[in-house]
Parts: sequence; C-alpha cells; structure tokens
Amino acid sequence: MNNELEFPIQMLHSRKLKATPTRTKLLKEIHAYGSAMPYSLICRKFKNADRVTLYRTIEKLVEKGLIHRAFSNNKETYYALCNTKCTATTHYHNHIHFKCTQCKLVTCEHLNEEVEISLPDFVVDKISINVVGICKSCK
Amino acid sequence: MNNELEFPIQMLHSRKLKATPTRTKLLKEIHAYGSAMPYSLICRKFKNADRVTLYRTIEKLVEKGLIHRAFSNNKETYYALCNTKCTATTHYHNHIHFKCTQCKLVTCEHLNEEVEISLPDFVVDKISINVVGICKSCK
DNA sequence: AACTAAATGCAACGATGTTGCAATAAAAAA
DNA sequence: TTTTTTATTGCAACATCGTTGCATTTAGTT
Ligand SMILES: [Mn+2]
Ligand SMILES: [Mn+2]
Ligand SMILES: [Zn+2]
Ligand SMILES: [Zn+2]
Repeated sequence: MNNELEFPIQMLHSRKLKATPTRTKLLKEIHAYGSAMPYSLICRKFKNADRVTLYRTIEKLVEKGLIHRAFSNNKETYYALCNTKCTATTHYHNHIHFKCTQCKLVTCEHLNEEVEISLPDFVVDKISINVVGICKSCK
Repeated sequence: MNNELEFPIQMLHSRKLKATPTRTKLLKEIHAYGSAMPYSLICRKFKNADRVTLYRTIEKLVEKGLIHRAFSNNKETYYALCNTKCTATTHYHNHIHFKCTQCKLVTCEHLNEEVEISLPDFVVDKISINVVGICKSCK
C-alpha cells in the first residue's frame, strides 16, 4: 500500500497532472470519507478554496480517470475514487451505485456477474446502474 | 385511443389536477416529441410561461405519476410520459433509458426479461438503468 | 353567477455551471 | 539552486436552475 501522504501525489503524477494542494486534498478527502462523497460535503471541506478551482479540479480528475460521478439525482452529485483499471482515456466501471435510504450513503458495489441487458438491434456502449434500497450495514 | 385534444385533460383530471394551459401543453408537447424531452427544449416551447410555473408544473406531474425523469446527466434532464401503470402514489417503471450518441434521443426501452441484480444482504427497492449507445434507427 | 381551492406570476435568494484573463505556483531545464 | 516554462489558480462576470413566499388570477364546483 502507498504511504497515506504520498498516494495522491503519485496518482496525479501518473496522469501527468501537477500535484497541487486542492487536487491532493480532494483525493485524500474522498478516500478518507470511505464512500461516494456528496458535492455539498466536498464544498464544506473546501470553504477556503475558490469555487471555480474546485469545479475545475473535479472536472480534471474525472477526465483523467481518477474519480467518477458515482450517483447523480437532481439534488446532488456524488464522487468516488476510481479503481486502478480506469485510465486517462477510458473509465472502466462494471459496478453499480447503491444509495441507502437509511444511512444515505452512496457506495460502489461490485457484482460477481456482469449484468446482461438484452436490447436487440441496439449497440450498447455504457451501462450505468443505480440502485436505491437498504445497505448491508443498515439491514 | 383518446382524442388528441382531450387526452391531456383526462389524464390531469384522473389525478385530480386542474387542467391548466401549461399542464395540458406540457403533456401534449412531450407526447408530440415522441421520445424523452430535454428540459432545454421544454423551456423553448414555453418561452412565454413563467419559469417558476414550469418548474412547479413539472414537479406536480412527476409527483402524480404522469411524467418521469427519463435520464439525467449533469448537463440535462429528460422527461417522458409515464405508462398507464403509474399511479398518483407510485411510479412503476421496469424499463431502461437509452441515450443514442448519434441522434441524441433518449428513449424508454422496455425489456422482455426483468433485470436481475444480485446484491446479497442488500434490500433492493428501486433500480434505475441508463444505457448509452446507438439506437435501432441509427444503426 | 358566485364561491373556493388551487395555480400562476413576480420578486428574490441560493446553488451550481462556465468562460476569460491576469497572477501565481509546480515541474522541468539549465 | 536558480531560472524557465507551462499549467493552475483566483477573481470577475454571466447563465441556468432550484426554491420559497405572497398577492393575484383562474379552473372546477355549487
Ligand atoms: Mn462507482
Ligand atoms: Mn422512461
Ligand atoms: Zn445504509
Ligand atoms: Zn439514434
């Protein structure tokens, strides 16, 4: 495992991004949070930083495959760390996003089997699955 | 089938909603559009109406099970008519939302089989599936 | 035609998205 | 280490959307 203080810097450099304070802090905060982090909470953690900088930071890290939008209703967007399979050119997510109605947490849940969507005569490029229910811990 | 001019009024009355011009027009426009209608296009069709009225109209029709949010990325939300199974108390959607990268249309696609999501120890209440790809017509 | 409950229009505020540009800081080169 | 290069930041400014309160208007009812 990487040193707690070093891993964000390494992640950023691996995508040819400068390891600026806002970027490293964002990666650390999401990692520390444990599940997908709601945008409003991210904002609270970055009260001091400029709103535009945060906006561009998120955009850039999504673009480079370091974080992804884990869930997005009309109220709030959640962000989670990408797995190591994601690259600067392609996100690779074969997991679903689960929102628990009890603890309100959004988590990335990896399935054992691939989900099959049979849509004859359609070309399927990306599938995104959101599930709402009660999580393992809250049940 | 209902008379083209009458069906929105009947739909509204069936949910104990007043058949106001904005409401009937919204239902007609979405119906005429054929696929899920992007919010920006809805706005263009309602240039004259007040923004707040449109907001409350959409909210109310969603709440009463006459329309539903068919797709929602961070850029745009799409609205589609509900099927007849939806009631004033519960939406019942066992279909997926397909966004075509060619024609950009968002459609509600009904599947033959139910989609199975195996999440041991989780309670699954709602499943929402969004697929991006190329639609039947564009292929 | 009159009544009543509901819907609308307007004002107003907050959150978020988005761009341009000058100042600044990180990484690379010397 | 110092300099240079290039990417990032902060700020201003504008747009869109969500949301509420309240007075006015209107749809459906009597
Ligand atoms: Mn995820
Ligand atoms: Mn639909
Ligand atoms: Zn939970
Ligand atoms: Zn198409």
